[in-house]
Amino acid sequence: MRSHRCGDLRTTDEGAPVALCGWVHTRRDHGGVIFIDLRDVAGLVQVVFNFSEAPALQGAAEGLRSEFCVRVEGEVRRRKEGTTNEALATGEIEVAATSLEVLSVSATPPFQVDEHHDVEEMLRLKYRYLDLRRTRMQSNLQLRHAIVSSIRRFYDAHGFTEVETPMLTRATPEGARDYLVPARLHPGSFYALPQSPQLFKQLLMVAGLDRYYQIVRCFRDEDLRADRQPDFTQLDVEMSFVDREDVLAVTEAMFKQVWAEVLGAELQDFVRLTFAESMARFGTDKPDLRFGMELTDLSGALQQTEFRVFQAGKEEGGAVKAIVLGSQGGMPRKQIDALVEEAKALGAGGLVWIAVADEGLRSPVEKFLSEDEHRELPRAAAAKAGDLILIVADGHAEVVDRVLGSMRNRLGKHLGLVPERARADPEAWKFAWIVDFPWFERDEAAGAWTAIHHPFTGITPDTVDYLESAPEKVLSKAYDITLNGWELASGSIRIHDRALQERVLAALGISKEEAQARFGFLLDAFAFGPPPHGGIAPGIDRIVALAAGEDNIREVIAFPKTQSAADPLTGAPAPVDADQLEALHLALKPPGPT
RNA sequence: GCCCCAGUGGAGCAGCCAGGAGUGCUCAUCUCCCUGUCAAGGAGAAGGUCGCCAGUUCAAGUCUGGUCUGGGGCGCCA
Repeated sequence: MRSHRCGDLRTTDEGAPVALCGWVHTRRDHGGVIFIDLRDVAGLVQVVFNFSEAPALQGAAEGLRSEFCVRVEGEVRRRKEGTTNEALATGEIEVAATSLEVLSVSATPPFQVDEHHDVEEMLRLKYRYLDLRRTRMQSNLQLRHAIVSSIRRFYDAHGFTEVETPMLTRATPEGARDYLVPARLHPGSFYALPQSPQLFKQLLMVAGLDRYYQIVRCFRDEDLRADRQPDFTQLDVEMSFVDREDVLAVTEAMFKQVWAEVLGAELQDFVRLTFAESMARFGTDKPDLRFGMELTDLSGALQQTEFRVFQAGKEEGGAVKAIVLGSQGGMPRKQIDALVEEAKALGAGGLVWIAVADEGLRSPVEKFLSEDEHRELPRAAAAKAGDLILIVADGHAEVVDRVLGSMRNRLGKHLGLVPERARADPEAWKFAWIVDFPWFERDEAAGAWTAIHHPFTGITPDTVDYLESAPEKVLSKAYDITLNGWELASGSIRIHDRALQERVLAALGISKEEAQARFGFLLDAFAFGPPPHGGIAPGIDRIVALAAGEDNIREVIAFPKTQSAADPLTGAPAPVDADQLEALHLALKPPGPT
């Protein structure tokens, strides 16, 4: 039907007769001559209908409208001097049309298919097939394919076997809320869609697969964010006879290959941070390492403080920390007030700001500070004259970290501390391994210890003895990859010892009977010579979003859902017929207060 | 569950703080003109119960309350 793709034509094709198929991108009607930009998957090319050369085409060409699907025959011509278009890859040539066939007409599109307008996301999703015609979305999907393709090549070359695992599986009460599927053949019972293939991949290790990977959809029924969809794609990996360094090395090599092949960036070795160091320096376990502005601990300088707000930071478990905004001492009061509001919205009681000047400190709390503190505070915060210090104090250190960490990430970009860099520039990509996570975290509401990673995560040998006596001191064999402030991957060396696994479940407050009911199949499998094993699961959507420079994973998913987990295109979720409910042994309760 | 932002002809915005006739801008649509444009240009036209429901007021796009939808975040996400 066609001889070339529109966007591929170059001056080397000059004189060639071509047949092109594509969509009318724009139309410029000059009366005796009409130009259209014809668009296909490869790009745009200008087609000329010149009615003195091809008078037969006049009627059809005048009838062309945006997004008509057409076939054009013609000849590739070099454009005359002064009429070339540098903005187009095909801008040195054009196609002089000799025939025009309208393959299908288009209604007036609900929005313009171009890169120049930001359209309401709801509308984009409702007409996603039009939204996806845009260059940005086409290149995002192509980039996604290139990344996944490179990932598969890597694991294929390293002895991994891709194995599929069930989509209809068993609910796991731990962790996120499950999506449930009623079982027609088992009245009252439900399958769950997998939150991840975690248990299956461990079983594959027991089965002797040795090295497994899978690019797999996972499902979590939790509230959405810019980096979270109810169904999302993971690169799931598991390896036998490995320790942490083996998994880290293979995974890091994979990322290096993908970045080299797809983005042309030769990555340096990943930085490594312990969880404790990351929290102390950046207030988060997913730090953006593209700029400084690290958190500083002011508790030393404020030992003797009389100021009540700062005293909160000296309480057991509390903290008083600061970030310094370089040369922002003159920030307008209105903007500072906005920062204070932001801190409060993030859970801080307030935000103390201090502008450092040559002649001293300027701050609403200046009068509460002693002479020593006037001298020591800027020094402890590493601030110089002209800087603005932002201080948060709270009885809970995690509040201080969360607030300052979050403000740091936002302000870093807002203040232009993150330089624009080319994709191929290794400096654009600040990968880091975060290691030595605590195993447990305290669920204050339930008054219980819960797993930070998951219940099958290994424990470092030197902290395993704290399992029963001091769970807060237990460190896990878990590791994360972070990139530019995003968590990209999470994994661990697993427990392969049945006795230890049972001790861990006991520490989580899960009884033997309960454990047997929930994960008995895994514990049973561990009775049959399980190999030491471990793995990792990078998020494909996040990897692609970062690589594409998007700040939302919806931009790299063909058919994503809205924040309320709905799909405006298909109308999902939707009610079902009474017949269907009947077959599933389900009766609906009217919605209402419970 | 909570906080913040947004909703105005088909699309994107302004108008709202400080109430006075649906006012304006860019694009799209329709008609006409135009042979070198390229997000073409020129002339004209059509198109809106200002998300929805209440309230305040002589008068509401504008003020108040509620609600729905979309987006960002907190909680949640082993």
